[in-house]
Amino acid sequence: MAKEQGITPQSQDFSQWYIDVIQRAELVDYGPVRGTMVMRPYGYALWENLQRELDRMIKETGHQNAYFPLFIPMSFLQKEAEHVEGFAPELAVVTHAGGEELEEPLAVRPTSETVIGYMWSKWIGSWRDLPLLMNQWANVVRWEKRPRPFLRTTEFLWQEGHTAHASREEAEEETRRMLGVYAELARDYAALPVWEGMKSEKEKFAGAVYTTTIEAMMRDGKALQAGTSHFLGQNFAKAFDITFQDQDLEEKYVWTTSWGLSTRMIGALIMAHGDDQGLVLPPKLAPIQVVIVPIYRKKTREVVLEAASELAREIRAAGVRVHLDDRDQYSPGYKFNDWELKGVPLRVEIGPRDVEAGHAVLKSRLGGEKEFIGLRDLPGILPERLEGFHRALYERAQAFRDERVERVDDYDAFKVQVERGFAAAFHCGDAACEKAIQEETKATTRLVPFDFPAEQGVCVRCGKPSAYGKRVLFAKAY
RNA sequence: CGGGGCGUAGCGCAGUCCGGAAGCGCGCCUGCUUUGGGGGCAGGAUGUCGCAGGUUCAAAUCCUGCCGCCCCGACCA
Repeated sequence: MAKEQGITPQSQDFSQWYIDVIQRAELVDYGPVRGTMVMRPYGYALWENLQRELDRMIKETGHQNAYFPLFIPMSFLQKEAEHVEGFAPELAVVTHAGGEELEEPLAVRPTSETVIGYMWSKWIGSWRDLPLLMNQWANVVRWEKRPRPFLRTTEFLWQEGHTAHASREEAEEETRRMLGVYAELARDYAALPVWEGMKSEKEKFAGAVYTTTIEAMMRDGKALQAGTSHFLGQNFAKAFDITFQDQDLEEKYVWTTSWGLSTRMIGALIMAHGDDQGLVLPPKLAPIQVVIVPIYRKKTREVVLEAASELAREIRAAGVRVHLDDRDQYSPGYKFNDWELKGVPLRVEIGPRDVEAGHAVLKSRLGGEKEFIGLRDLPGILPERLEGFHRALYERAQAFRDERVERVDDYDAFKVQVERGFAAAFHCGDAACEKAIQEETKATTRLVPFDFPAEQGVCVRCGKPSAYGKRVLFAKAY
């Protein structure tokens, strides 16, 4: 009864639950340098699945992958005033290399707008070169004060899309299109309902005209920004002199966008779906969708393992990621707990009695009764069961989210609400007022949702007229 | 960067106050037994007590300095 292996319950300490679960499930371990993490094979497989789907979606929307260098001359970052101001405090800078001090220090990229802008100024000359639609999968480094695995690591993996367009309208459409791709990824693959909307001036990307975001709710009621898409206007075009000659013979600056989604998304789905037993992984991203736990004694070992192997082959042939846990040294009970901790959506148990009867036991990570399913039918029904699992997971997350969003018009009610979830309130749009709200309540504006209805009102804190023509979502955020 | 905590076996920790043989649980290895919700018994392996210096007959323990990590906060496209 080695029950001390248990993880901290969410209700007791959500933060500790998160740390426990990601380590015990072998997703990650801490690296030797502060704020770094090692993605272990199970965690990396999750990222690879997410990456595969997103990469496909990015290509389907017309973008091509490329790769730009890790090192960026310091002077590049200084060319866009707002950009350098935003990123300077968190830069890692190389001052020595090849045994010598460098003439010009090199920044390890915190994001690649600058180096891409530099290259594009060379590549873009004509309106025929536009739109230029690129993406890169890369690691970036941001020396944040307070790292947390997946949510804010010193080095992280992401994709960053960068596009250049001949017109403002086209660039704005692109900004919005890619945010939609992120929302789709969250919804259809991570089973994560998200709000899409606009960041406030205070929360936008350093160097952007405006930033759009998808925002998700974690099981402690806090918000997590799961992906962002920025309309950069001509800010970087002007800083890096990215111009083209248009059909009207005029020399013009391009309009650019950038958009990114990182390993933070993994943190989001862990904190949105997990429970006190451990992870609950969305089937479309789960490294293992179905685990088979064979149950046998010495005398029945061979016959059970043979039937289980055959079953695994057939399930694999049905296009399902299946794993047969044939580890001899662990009891079935241990394995049940182990795979629940690791968030595998469906479990199949097969023992001597089942082999005899020609069926197996099916159990969902979301609970419910054990079912007996004929061995011949099982491979065929698993894909639809996984679909059903996805839907149930999404609906559960949505129900949780809906229950924790309230419209509030009173500052006292506001303070209460942001302790348990999101507050939909009016705001004056003034950055100083926004800052005061953060200091007084720890909550920040998360976004102005696109799909909130037009509505007039006064700022929940200062009483001045609303700046957005609709309500804004406030929450405490990771 | 401010506040707090911790560095002792792979992991979690006790031992430090009051100096005197380096321990416990889990894990790991071997064997037997068990296996339908984290089995049992027996045997076994594993240490730069964060680092450096000092005091002492003797230091995980006392003194000085340094380093690292974690948590809370400020910060965080």
